[in-house]
Amino acid sequence: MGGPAQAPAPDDSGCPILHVDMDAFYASVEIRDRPELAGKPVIVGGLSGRSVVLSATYPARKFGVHSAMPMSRARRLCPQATVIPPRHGLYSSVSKEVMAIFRDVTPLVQPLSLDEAFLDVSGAVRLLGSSALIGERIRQQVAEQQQITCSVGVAPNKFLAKLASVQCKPDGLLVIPADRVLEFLHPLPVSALWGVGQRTGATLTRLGLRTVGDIAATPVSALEAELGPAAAAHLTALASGRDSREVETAVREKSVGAEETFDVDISDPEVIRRELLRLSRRTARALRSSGCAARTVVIKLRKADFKTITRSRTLAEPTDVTRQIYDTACELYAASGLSGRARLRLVGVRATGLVPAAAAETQLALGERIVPWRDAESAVDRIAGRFGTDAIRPATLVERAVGERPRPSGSR
DNA sequence: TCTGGGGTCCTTTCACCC
DNA sequence: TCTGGGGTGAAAGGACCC
Repeated sequence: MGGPAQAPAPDDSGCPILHVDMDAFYASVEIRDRPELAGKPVIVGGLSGRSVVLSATYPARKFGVHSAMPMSRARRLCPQATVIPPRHGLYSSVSKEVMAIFRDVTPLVQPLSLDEAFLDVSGAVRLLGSSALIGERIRQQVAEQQQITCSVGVAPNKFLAKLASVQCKPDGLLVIPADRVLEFLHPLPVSALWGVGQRTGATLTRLGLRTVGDIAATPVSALEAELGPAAAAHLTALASGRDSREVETAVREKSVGAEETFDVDISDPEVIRRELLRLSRRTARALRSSGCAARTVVIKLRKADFKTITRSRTLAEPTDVTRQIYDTACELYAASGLSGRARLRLVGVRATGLVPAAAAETQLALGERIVPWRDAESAVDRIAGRFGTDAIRPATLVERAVGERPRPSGSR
């Protein structure tokens, strides 16, 4: 006890799971450095014509601004907002410190992104008090140590904990007692359920299902016909408050990649290939830094009309080498039928089918030619680590001097 | 209004093998 | 020899999440 005076504490005895979510994370971190902006509309997002809102303070949200909204629209809705370009490195380091606060409470922490995590505090309550007290303690420490606020949901499982944190935002804490789950859950709109976005929401509306309670009262078979067996089972479980997923501390990544939207649509294959090289480098570097190699290379091409196609190829051996990823990406691009004809607004490179790099190396034991490439790229990683990622790069990625001829196309 | 970039997961289709 | 079916893995697309 001893906390601020409030209504009788809800029963959190069957609620071992916490969901902690930073409030307007990127924007809050920026305001730490510019306190004069506190309480004002602030938007974090890129400045180029095609960027979107990454984070907006609550005063900005009052004007209808929200994340993922095109910047052009956000600025129209709220012209007085201060727009700040993102500093991802900074958010990442603040995130690490916040996660460290969580791990002081329990080792069972599952980060979902830079700004949110699930915690299983069932082992900590004996030492630190009830789940809700632990949640308040975390909120207090984050505020003191990082000067930003967060919201905490306390519930019997992950799904409900997340719903709770959404409901009490910003700067709040909400317990969903185990014996009042349905009372809380059933009046909510179907869009509150994980996995219900625009498309599924429209399907459910068509079926006359508006609230979570409506879904709970619908036979699974009826949902299956419209949504498929997996989604039907998933929604039925959530709608009755069931979620058996555990808090996992070591989630293995399944793919890594990089993509980029051009400022203006591009059809020149030379420029596209140069972009593919840049993205292949980033992808390969990410693979090496996570100690993984990939079996499959995927490229993504988004046309001017926003239609997106992907093309993929599975390699004979897993790789973490830029050269191999780039060569494969170029071959896929050439075979896509879009090379040289379509105007593209985005290209992407992704590596999937990840295996530990150590396992991949043993398969290359027979003197494969790519080994020198790996050694060379590892050396480049070390230089980039010391002097920055632009300290060393392929000649094709150095801005061309006036009069210099483009690299001949099709040559490798 | 005009849509980023990082991902995960599911479904469908097809080839291939038995 | 032809046909069918199940299982599996790859490829492609799409919905969704933060």
